[in-house]
Amino acid sequence: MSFEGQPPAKMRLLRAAAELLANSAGAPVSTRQITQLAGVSAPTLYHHFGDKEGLFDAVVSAGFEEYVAGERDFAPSGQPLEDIKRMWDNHVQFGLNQPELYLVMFGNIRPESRPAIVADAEALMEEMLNKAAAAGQLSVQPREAARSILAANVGVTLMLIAEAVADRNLDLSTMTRDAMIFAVASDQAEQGAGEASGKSSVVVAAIALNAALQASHSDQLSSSELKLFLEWLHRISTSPST
Amino acid sequence: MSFEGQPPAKMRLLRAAAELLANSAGAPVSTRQITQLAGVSAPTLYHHFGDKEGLFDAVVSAGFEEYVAGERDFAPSGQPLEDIKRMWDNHVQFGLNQPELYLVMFGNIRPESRPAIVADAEALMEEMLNKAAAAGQLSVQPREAARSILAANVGVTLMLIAEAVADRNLDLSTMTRDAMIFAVASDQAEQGAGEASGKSSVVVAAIALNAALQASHSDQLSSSELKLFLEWLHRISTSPST
DNA sequence: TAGCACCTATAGCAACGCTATATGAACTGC
DNA sequence: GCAGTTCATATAGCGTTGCTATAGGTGCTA
Repeated sequence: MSFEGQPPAKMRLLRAAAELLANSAGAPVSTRQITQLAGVSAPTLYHHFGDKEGLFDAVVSAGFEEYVAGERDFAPSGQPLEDIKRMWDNHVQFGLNQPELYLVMFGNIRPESRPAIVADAEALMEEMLNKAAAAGQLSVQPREAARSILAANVGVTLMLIAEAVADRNLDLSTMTRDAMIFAVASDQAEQGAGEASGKSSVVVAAIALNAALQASHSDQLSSSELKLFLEWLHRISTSPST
Repeated sequence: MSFEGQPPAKMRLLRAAAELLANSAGAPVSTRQITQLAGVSAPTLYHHFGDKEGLFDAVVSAGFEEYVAGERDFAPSGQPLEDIKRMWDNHVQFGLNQPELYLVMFGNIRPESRPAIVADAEALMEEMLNKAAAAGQLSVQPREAARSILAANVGVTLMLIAEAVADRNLDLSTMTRDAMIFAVASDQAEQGAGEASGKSSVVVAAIALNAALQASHSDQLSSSELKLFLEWLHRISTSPST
């Protein structure tokens, strides 16, 4: 989070606010904490930022610039849909790296407060999707696709933030990401890659049987048999897709 | 939001908090406002709820029960994937009807505060997806599908809440919804014959898996394991129909 | 009637966001 | 070189916030 080029007190306030916010674990951060850490007095804050929300807006704004920079950073790969995947992953990583900032940016958005950030993020995504559309790889309007993908991206990131760090499973992100991209991609886009070709019918059937068994309490197998059976079933249904 | 059955002061506090929260437009709601509207004094609030957050938790909890009730309300249509669509739409509608409550529930979730709500919502979705899986309509694990769909559902709802009421476009929801459902649905999804044929879904699924295994030479199980597995599968699939 | 839980109220504390007012420093015009 | 203006910061304090120490009422059971 770079605040260079600001007058010293203003910059220190931004830094202090960002640091306290990042370490607050959700607890509210007071102006007194901020001004004390910044080594200035209360009115200085209000002179520079108007009010507390103005200061937080500035922090968010700096955070968003960092986010945008991250999104633009990698060179386009020539495969727009691959770039979208990286954009998605970058978004998730940003949220997980700075959860408090992310929650302020995307978790608390109200119509009257700051949809500007959302619009900017959408524009960023749309820009990338335009390239895909130009390459004939899109089956829906780039704008609609961008809104849809971003919404799912935000949802996934929030869910991951809500989870304890230990059991965060990025498969959720990967799966949702690929589902969304596949949905907006035109049919001829992915062939050859083989990646999106769907799972084998064995897996499908195993998943179905597993669900059916859970729901039915069949008594055809003893409990010990059932235990082993389910274990094998799980092994089959989580086999790497062929 | 029904608070019946509560002691009068407690109930009035819940009602007052819910009402003020709903009309607050994002502005913080003070305990003094709440207690005044409820016609009680400050300590009463703390006697019943511990602190302000406890009161809000109770409001959220009541709101969540309403949400769950809404999700369970409609009769299953026999087409699980259609039910999932209605579940999605119901989720979005709940969020748009009570945006402040929704933001507290899903916009501010931190690992240490309340992932319980998320887990419950996931369980609800998973329950419905199990039916789809039992009907052979799912190509991924119900749990993963539920997490993924719910994440996208939350993201879409938050984005719609963030938009001014005038330009809310529910196409975003419809499009994302169908993309997610399509992504988790298996290819042969629409046949629906399994349920109609009179056999239990366990048997149908076992038969399907048996057939698929015969055809595929999966190597997830050793040959001896596979032998026993197939025997059990046979026992299940020839069980007297329920 | 005594005792006991439960529920509620009076009064007030520390911390909060914010501001009226004032002081020093830096630049501007003449 | 110096008055005037503007910018940046500080002292002190206002009203409101979440919350509580303490105590008074109310309806039970014995």
